[in-house]
Amino acid sequence: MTDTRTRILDLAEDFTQTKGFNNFSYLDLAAEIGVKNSSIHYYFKAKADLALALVERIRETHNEACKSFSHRLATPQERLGALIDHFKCYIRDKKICMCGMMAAEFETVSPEVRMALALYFRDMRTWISQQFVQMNDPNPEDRALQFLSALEGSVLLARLEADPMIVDRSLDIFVNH
Amino acid sequence: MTDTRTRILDLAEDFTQTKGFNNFSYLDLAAEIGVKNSSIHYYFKAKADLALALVERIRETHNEACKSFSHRLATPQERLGALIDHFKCYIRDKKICMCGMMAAEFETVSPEVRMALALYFRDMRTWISQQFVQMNDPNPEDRALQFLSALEGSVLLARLEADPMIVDRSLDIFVNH
DNA sequence: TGTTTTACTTACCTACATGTATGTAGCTTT
DNA sequence: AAAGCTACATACATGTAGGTAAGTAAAACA
Repeated sequence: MTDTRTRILDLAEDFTQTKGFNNFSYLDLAAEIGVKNSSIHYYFKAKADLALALVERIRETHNEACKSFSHRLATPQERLGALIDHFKCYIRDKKICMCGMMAAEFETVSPEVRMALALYFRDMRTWISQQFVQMNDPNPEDRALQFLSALEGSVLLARLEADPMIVDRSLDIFVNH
Repeated sequence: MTDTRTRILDLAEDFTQTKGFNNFSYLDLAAEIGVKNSSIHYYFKAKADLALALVERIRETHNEACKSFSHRLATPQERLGALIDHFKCYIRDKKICMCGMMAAEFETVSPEVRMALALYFRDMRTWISQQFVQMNDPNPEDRALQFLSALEGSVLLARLEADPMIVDRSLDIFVNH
């Protein structure tokens, strides 16, 4: 069995992606993990600490995933396609991007979490931008912004319609020419 | 002074756009409007009723706004530009699209609200699609989906960076050629 | 072996969210 | 003038969120 701290983070990430960070409680976490809610406080003193840990963890895992795409896949089109598929998979579990969810909840989170969220999206834009550079796009930065906006918006719409294809249809233009 | 029911809806819409529908209470509404929370219950028995009223109201006002764009503005490019500006204006008030926010909160709202949200976005896609038809786009439906995804995603990112230009940069491709 | 640390539990507290039941002042209708 | 309706207020109920203080069993360390 994985350690409790990791199980808390995994479950909190899941809850955030489905319900939003503000729509689950320490009691919800505790009940599902099988401990008391004070044990959740033991690992993350306040809920704001949990939020920060979540965003910082996903920023790291996301950066590693992107690095892995860059190693494993030959063309920038394939790499962007892998990123699209990663987000598309959220839909069948009724999830959206965790940081997209927190971006919606932006006005309710701490300054530290706001900064961590900004860094997450900047990292993402940088990596996407690099793919467009390799595709000889005349304006890779703006193209990356368009790609990321479409990605975040499409998961919202796709979950609403319970149709993962909406993600593909919203991003096809960027990978097919 | 406008009637209390309208003031409740206006304030609830504002709160939803900034904090999210689940992150304000009847007490918050009552305090700002200057009545007791039981008076909010008088107009909207349960919070789910308020959510439904909000989405149905904005669907109507949005449809009228689009109709007005179609009458006032000559080209589809100008009309889409007006829609973009409408969303861009949210950013300086630290707001996002109300239905985009509720789409993020999708898993926590009632089936009635889910349906109303779906109708809102379908109306929106239909109108946007009509503009692309007039622009002789070979695939106006997919183009509308791309536009809407980019619009919803860009307001999320723009608010996070406190930079309304992100909305423009994410949607320029659709109106400039 | 004694002490400290780790990973929790027990037991509580305060605030607030979401309501319900009942009352009431003023206006309207018959 | 009586009855009813509108638009609220008073008072209360119930649950839960988020958090704290203190205790404890087992493992690690010195």
